[in-house]
Amino acid sequence: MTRRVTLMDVSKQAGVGVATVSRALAAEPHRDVSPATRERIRRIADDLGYRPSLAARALRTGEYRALSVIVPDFEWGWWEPVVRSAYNAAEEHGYHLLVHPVGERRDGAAGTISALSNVPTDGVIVLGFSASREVQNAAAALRLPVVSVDDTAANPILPTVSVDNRAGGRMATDHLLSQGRQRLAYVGNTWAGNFVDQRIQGFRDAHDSAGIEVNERLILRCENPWDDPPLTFKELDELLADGVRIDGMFCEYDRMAGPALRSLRRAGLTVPGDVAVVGYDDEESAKLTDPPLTTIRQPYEELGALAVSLAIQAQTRPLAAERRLIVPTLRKRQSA
Amino acid sequence: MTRRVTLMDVSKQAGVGVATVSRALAAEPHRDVSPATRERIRRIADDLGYRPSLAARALRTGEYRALSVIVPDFEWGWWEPVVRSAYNAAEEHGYHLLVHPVGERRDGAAGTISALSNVPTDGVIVLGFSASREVQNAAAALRLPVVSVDDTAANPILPTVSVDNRAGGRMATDHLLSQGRQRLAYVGNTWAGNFVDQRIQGFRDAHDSAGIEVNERLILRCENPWDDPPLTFKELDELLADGVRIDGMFCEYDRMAGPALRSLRRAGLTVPGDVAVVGYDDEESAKLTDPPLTTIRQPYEELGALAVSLAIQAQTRPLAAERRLIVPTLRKRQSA
DNA sequence: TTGTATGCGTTATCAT
DNA sequence: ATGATAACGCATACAA
Repeated sequence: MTRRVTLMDVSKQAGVGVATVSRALAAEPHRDVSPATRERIRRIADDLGYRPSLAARALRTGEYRALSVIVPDFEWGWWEPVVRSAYNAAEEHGYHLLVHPVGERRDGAAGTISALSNVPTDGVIVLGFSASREVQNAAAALRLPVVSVDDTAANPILPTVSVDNRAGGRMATDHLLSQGRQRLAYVGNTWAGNFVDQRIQGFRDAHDSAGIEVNERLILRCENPWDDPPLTFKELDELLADGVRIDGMFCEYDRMAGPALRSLRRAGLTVPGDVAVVGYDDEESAKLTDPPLTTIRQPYEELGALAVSLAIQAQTRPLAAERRLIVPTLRKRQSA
Repeated sequence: MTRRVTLMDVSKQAGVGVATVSRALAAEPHRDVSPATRERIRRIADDLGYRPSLAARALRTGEYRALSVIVPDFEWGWWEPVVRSAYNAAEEHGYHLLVHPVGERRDGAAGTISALSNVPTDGVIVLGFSASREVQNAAAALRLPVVSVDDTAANPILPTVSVDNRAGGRMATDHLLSQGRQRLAYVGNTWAGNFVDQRIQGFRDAHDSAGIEVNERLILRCENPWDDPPLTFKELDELLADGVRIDGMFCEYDRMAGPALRSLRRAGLTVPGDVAVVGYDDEESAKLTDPPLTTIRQPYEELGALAVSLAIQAQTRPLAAERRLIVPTLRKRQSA
């Protein structure tokens, strides 16, 4: 293990002072260094295999030029495309992105943020958690600015980037109605929560605009333990067994579509022939259903990019605790 | 923005030297500090909201106590459970784990490693790439030790942790044969590669042991563009259309099971009644097929934990470029 | 345009 | 058991 190559080594080799080397090696050409020496020194540094010490640099400048993103630890990585776009956006700004899954820790996102005291980072982006007071406090304790993404709280206490779930719900429903479907079921989970309410609201909005009455009986809230999806939803099975006719279905999120499609198939209904089905999320499972699922695609890319942009802004000035809404899009496949 | 609290601040407040404070605040009780002062100083540091400067510490000690894991950037996160277990393992060793997806960069894993020159890290774990010479070089340039996981190269040039694919293939096939199934199809991709060969080899091993001849015509290599899985595999459709009878099927990996199950269903075959199906990986899609897929579960947890352990060992002494094999397990569901 | 010198906050060495 | 101090490698203010 040889000693590391430092600025001093390069300066000796080049016969100049360390300051000159530092300036010559700066990312953007320093105004106080001639192009000639800049080139010469960079060449020498390269030959010597010089690598700047991040520790020394950070100690000196007080910033790491890195952002941390806290992701939920489900095996299912809906958040992956968000991280990817955040990654690219960070890179464009000359920042690095560190990804921190929330483990089994009982203290969740807040605990994960607290653990960042041992991580060289300048800011935090929290994905998919209700931005509780705890998250805010944990970040404040570390003097790190926070931005949340897909924060489901009604009134954000942090700067946050969200999806317009109401618009999404409406979009999905409009798509069904525009095909002449009239008897639409809403297949949701028993969860309560803002984002659910908004998707349902969008479902109602679309009906209102079309002048069609919502049949309340067709709004299902099904038991669906997250960790072990059931083969079918008994609520839907019962509805179909009762002879209630439907010709369209909006699944609250893609993963409900698998069981729901099974129910339809077992009831002898074809998709999209008898029943058109639209999901929500456009995650991987949407490609795997039979038939592949028409769904509302979350604006993953925009979410990540905007979050990074905000987090970087927060480096210099405090950000308002506002919610920024992004409208999703329809991804058409074969189910509707 | 107030100035940060340093050791000096704490030392002044406590009326002791900075060295004493440093010792008192060390993770494990320092032998050269009385429990009394240790307690007193820790309390004061806490009151003042002292946070150690990672930069200063790293500059002084020369280590960040962090490992980087390079993950493939497929939306599908098969690697997620590996990362999770690596995360926990790292934490137990007092290390942090940084996750770096390989973006759209054309230079792949090696390029991502090169980008680590701006990341405070002590070692690299590479997931799911053939550990090419480029990876090795990129890491060497940064003076970072590398461990690879699931490296499919025939002869590893790095310390690597792998799954025993031959044992897995055999395990899957044994499960089918033990149910009295005799005419087994192997449904694989057109990819070549070590891991594929080994799964097929396991398939053959099991047949040999059972004294059953492998019908070469039943070994299918299907076109399957990764980005857009087909509804069915035409190779399988043709086989079934030709009236070839099968009663069991081993899918090279879980994601092939969706299309394969569709083919069977369309041919009027039931699963597992007429045909028992076993997959490989136990990733999320295995729970979503109809019926849920019996499959070979990759030892995700062991892979991550062992990789971290090796990477930490590599901090102190160079590791041999050996392959460590882990045997997978059978995860029984409804398809076989 | 370039060089010298200082300080960032910590840990380790050496005295006491 | 504790204190003073050097050193880690860099960026910058200031001097030349």
